[in-house]
Amino acid sequence: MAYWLMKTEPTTFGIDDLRRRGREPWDGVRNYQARNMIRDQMQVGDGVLFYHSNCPVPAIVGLATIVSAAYPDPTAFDPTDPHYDPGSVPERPRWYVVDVAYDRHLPRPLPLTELRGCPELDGLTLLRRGNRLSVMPVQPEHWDFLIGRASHPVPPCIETDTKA
DNA sequence: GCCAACGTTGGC
DNA sequence: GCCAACGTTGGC
Repeated sequence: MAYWLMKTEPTTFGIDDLRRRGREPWDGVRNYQARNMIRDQMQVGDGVLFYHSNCPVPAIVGLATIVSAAYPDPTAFDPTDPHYDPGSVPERPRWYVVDVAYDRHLPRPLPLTELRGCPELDGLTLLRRGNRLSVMPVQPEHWDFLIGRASHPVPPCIETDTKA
């Protein structure tokens, strides 16, 4: 049982789209590091933090669950698909997907700016400078902390606390 | 729209 | 196998 964070642009496919559809293949990933995590490490039942990027308030907005083992990404085989890759053939697939199911929205979104102020999240890949992976691992302690924090309607202000 | 960071490509 | 050029990501 592991935890992950997945990035998505809400204008393309956001948490509300996932809720509407219930379940969705996480396709179009074209990065080898991300591919390796999808293909080699993700397991049914793993937890997913759903993150909105490239939008007015980048934030972790909800939870999802991995509901399939990895299988070849069908969009890589489709010449009409924007993610088509002629180098990936069914006999020797290059790219993989897992299916992801909607779990729930967080009680409140956790904006990136807020997360940067939390020393408890030291080491979280999302907060590392220049990180561009669309899929990344999350440590269980970070998962627990994030879920706990999202249940506080008014976040404790780290900077004020330390100054006070 | 700017720009830093990173991955990929391709010449050598 | 090195590395400069280029493209993409994504916060701001």
